Amino acid sequence: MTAPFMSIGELGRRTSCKVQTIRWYEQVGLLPAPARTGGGHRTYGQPHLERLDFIRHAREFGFTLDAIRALLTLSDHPERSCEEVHALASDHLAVVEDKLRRLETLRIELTRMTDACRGGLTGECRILETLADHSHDRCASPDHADGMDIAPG
Amino acid sequence: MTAPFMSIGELGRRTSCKVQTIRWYEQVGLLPAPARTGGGHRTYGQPHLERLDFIRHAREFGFTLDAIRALLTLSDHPERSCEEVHALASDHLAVVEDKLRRLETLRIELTRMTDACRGGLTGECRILETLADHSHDRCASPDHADGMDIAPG
DNA sequence: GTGGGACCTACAGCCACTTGAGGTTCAAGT
DNA sequence: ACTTGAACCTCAAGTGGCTGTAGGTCCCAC
Repeated sequence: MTAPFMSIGELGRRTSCKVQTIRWYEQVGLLPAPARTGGGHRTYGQPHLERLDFIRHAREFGFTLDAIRALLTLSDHPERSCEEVHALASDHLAVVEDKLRRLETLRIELTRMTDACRGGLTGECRILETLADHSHDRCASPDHADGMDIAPG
Repeated sequence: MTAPFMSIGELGRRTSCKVQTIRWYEQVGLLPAPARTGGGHRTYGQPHLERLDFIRHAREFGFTLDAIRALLTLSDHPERSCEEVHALASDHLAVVEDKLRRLETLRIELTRMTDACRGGLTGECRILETLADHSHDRCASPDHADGMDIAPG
């Protein structure tokens, strides 16, 4: 079924993860350093595959690497309460919901702005007017959003 | 009304922009280098204030600095067609709408995941199971989101 | 003249990678 | 045995949009 020893390239293919990213996960301590061939090439086994699958899936859910580190530690201790896991997940959900709210506000404002523009010259462009607007009157909320990075493709 | 010469600190106060950020905008060519006092301190006038206001407002709308650079160039030529301005804005709107869709998918999946967890031990935690899930069956879409940064606070 | 806040430059750090340079190893084919 | 050339290796720098720090200088009120 599964080869007991994989090259980094094959591991990458199986997990849809770039080779450089795998090396980087190793560097930051998410993935344990694997055995090497005589020539220095990394060789991976099933546990590495599973761990990397976990990491990639968690990244798709938008968890930060710090959160994933914590989740991996927790999953290494099956006898503990899963309270902390639940807390990590619901904290992350709250972050996502907050970003959604900010983005939705942004979408509304952007739509209003672009809809106001009916062509013509930049000198009388409503978009530029809105952006230059000193009074900020047309802007509903002052704070829209900040760090919005969610997950890798 | 407005002082003809402002220190960087005063400009920052009037635009709700940190002093370091102003210096950084100068460094990357968004704000023209201002005059200096004999001792080397920057002194700003009304045009700088307006330009920085434009930048900050555009950042609140989530435009990238590259897009803002383009918008500023366009607004420096009031006789041009505002077609390009409209294109920049609607491109950005499309990006925001795309991010919204991805985030909404993410929210649904995260909610489903956290709802599935009913406490207990990590060894039988549904959240960890979902993340470790080799088959990825429970995951509706494979690509959720990537760079999601929107605007500064 | 003195105190201290505001200013200056230059550089490191953040996140999660990505890209590039320059060199080595491996496996397949001859 | 030898030759390709793809895959691998390490190390360093770049991405975006700032933020923070260190170590020094300037300005203004007292």
